[in-house]
Amino acid sequence: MDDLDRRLLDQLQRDAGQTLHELGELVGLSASAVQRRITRYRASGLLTREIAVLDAAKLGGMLFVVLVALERESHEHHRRFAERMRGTPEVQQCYELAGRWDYLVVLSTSDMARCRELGDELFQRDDNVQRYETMPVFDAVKTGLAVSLS
Amino acid sequence: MDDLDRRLLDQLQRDAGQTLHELGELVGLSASAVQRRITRYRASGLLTREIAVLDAAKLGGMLFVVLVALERESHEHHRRFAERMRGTPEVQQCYELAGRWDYLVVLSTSDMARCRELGDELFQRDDNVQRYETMPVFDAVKTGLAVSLS
DNA sequence: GTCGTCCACGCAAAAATCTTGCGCTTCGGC
DNA sequence: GCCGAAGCGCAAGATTTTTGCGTGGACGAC
Repeated sequence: MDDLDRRLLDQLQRDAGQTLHELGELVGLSASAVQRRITRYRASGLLTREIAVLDAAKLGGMLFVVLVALERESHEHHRRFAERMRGTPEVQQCYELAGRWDYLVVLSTSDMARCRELGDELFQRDDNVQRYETMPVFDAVKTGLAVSLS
Repeated sequence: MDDLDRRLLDQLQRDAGQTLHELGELVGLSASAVQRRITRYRASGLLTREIAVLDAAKLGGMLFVVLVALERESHEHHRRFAERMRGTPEVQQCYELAGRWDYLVVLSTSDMARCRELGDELFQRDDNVQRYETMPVFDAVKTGLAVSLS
């Protein structure tokens, strides 16, 4: 993991749609060298996948942020909760937290009503959820999954 | 925006690395038809960009969730705050919220110390930030930017 | 009904990109 | 100094993307 890797990965996090040649010019490598590095990232699991980013606003959808505190915190309870989050398509993101709350969940739904339904289904009905707080998102100021490569 | 579009976009949100032919098989179109639709998504701004997703854990980085409440809520104050978030590379995501908190910020840093520095720089020093609460992320249960296409 | 237009499709050729074999250089261990 | 491993660029070969073209269905005007 040298400086070339960092620059390349940083570039890929920003825009993975460029050609190998373009990427090569940006970091100072030939297309084939770039390609071999990317293959290595993929093989090592460092580069998980490539995804298309859609404009949520243009689709008329809404986002909600939900903070969740569990009642009991056993390993099994956590596993079950996580599994449910992973299995629900409207759950865009879910993080297990340290601190006052146990989970942060980001929901992407078509409207408010669907959010309420989901809240009911995922949190209200689960008697291991002690309390949860739902906040609608006014505006997605910045989105992305880019990790700091310092 | 028909059913084919929804299935195609859904697929692209999950994995944009497939060939047009593969995508075509999944939704029942030829490669060229798939391509023409994707070109349309791009032109209309619906498809913003394609990005590589890296495994944060494999890079040894940490994630933090920060909830922020502002002191004064004028348009200008919001604009300034948002601009600062957009301009900070370690700010992975930032959402303006309705409810008890004004912003949710996701930070990606190399370590705890850097998070503290950032918190200081971005929130502590800003006298329009009334209060903020930082929570380290134990585990990224689910990540992505996939929007519900109902 | 039927004509004409529009739009999206599939097919296939052309263009572009990705992949891989090869020879070269660099670097570290012995 | 010599050897092997690792990474590079170049260029040929394989694959994918892009585009031109002809076809067929939907729809409105007549």
